[in-house]
Amino acid sequence: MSVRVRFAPSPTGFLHIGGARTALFNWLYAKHTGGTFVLRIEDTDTARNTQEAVEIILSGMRWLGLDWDEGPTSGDGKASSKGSYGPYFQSQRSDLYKKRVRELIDKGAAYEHEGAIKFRMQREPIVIPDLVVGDVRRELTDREQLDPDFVIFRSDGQPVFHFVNVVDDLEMKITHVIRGEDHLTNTAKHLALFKAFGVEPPKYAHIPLILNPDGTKMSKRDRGASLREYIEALCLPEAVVNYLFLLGWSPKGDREIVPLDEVIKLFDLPQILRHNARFDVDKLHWINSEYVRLMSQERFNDYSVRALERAGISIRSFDPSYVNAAFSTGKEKVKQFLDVDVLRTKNEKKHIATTKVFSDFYFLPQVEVDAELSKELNGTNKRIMQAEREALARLTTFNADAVDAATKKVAADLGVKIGLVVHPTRVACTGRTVGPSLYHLMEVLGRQRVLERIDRFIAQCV
RNA sequence: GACCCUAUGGUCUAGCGGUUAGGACACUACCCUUUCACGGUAGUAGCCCGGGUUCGAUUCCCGGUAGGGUCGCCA
Repeated sequence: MSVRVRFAPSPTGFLHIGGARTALFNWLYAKHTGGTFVLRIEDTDTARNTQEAVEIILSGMRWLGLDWDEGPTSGDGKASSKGSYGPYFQSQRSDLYKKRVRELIDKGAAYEHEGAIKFRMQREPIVIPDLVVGDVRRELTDREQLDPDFVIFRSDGQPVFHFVNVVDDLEMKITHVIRGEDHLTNTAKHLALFKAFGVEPPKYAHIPLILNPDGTKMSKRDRGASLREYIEALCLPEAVVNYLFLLGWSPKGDREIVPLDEVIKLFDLPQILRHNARFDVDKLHWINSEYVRLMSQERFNDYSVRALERAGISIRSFDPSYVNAAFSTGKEKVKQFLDVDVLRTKNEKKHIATTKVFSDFYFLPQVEVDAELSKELNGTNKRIMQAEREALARLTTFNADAVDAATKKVAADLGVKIGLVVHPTRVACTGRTVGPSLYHLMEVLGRQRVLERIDRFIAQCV
């Protein structure tokens, strides 16, 4: 029988990073086995359901590149969906649930209690066979000893999660349930439900959770808990995917950056780790930078433009070849496109290499030299910078090699270390002490801009 | 309170009775470079604790501890 897996999120208005990984693992398993990946919207809690909330899930999945074989095609429940086991919105399956609860009542497996319908849960321990954890023998908790039965239909006529989840997995012929470990102990209820329906349950694989860097549970309010934050931070989706599959699973062989098609071949359920993992933004930076280096210059430019626009810098008035040359000088160095809160490292002193740092000065009419920086770079710099300026002005060809040679000659003629020329020149041109290769950056800026900026710098020197 | 899962450097992990416990991120030096980054070299740092089993435990078993999860007319 062919594998059918599903991702069944509740439309709460955001997609949890852990949920994204659950979706990814389901998707990987479907691809690995040549099975079917179903997307089902668990929107029984009608109070907080909106089309927008569903749309957030769908767009997040698309951003990650996790296509589904069956499920909704838009957040609009009335729009068409793909697959023959629909509808894929639980809010549209109420007739089915009513029929199924009737079945249980008729069998004597469920009964009415204070307006609600309760399931007659077995009183003995249940063994939960799990593909990741192994067989788990679940004893009743003290509260369950008192009353093991649980509500499957609320008194307001709405079915509850445990019930709809099981009915849908059953009706949609799901063969493998891959979900967060937070559902592990509740699986006893689900198993009992399947048994009551007289149906063979699916196989279960409970995957570990993603924790905050400090090891606490990553809840909705925590920084970095929502996939949307990484999307808006202009992280590369392939980097996020790569980071995510490395959490709780390993391709072995001391490899970290692995193409997805290879991950699909290697991925399987039994090798999934059993312990929770903490989210480490530094590792994400590194993986992102690896993919930045792999991406095409064209796509890099596109991301860079978006990042600069976010900083209020427009490249619209610049020549495309200038823009391309400018961004090219940062391609190998940029780690992230934006320096935003969600990407901030624990190490406050350290800054991450962003597009802004490596390219904003190309598109600003002039750069502001930080007061602290000019304080450090005053005094003798004036004389050195005047010499550098004259040398640059004399060049017949203004390119990186020529600038390189000229600058070295200036240092030699003045009898100073090259750094004394280079540092202030960089600050004059970019306003910073870090950035792309100086000579290349100057070539791209062009003689006119360079001389203007040096003049302005000299004027500021005491 | 009860029940369940888990435990290799700061973090992610490889390991599956005998290893100098491997890799990556981060960190620290040094090299390269005009700086940052990249690259290269070196380094700091680990099997939670206590009992067993065994000739021998990071690896198997038990207990403890710690972390996480669950016990809802939330999902």
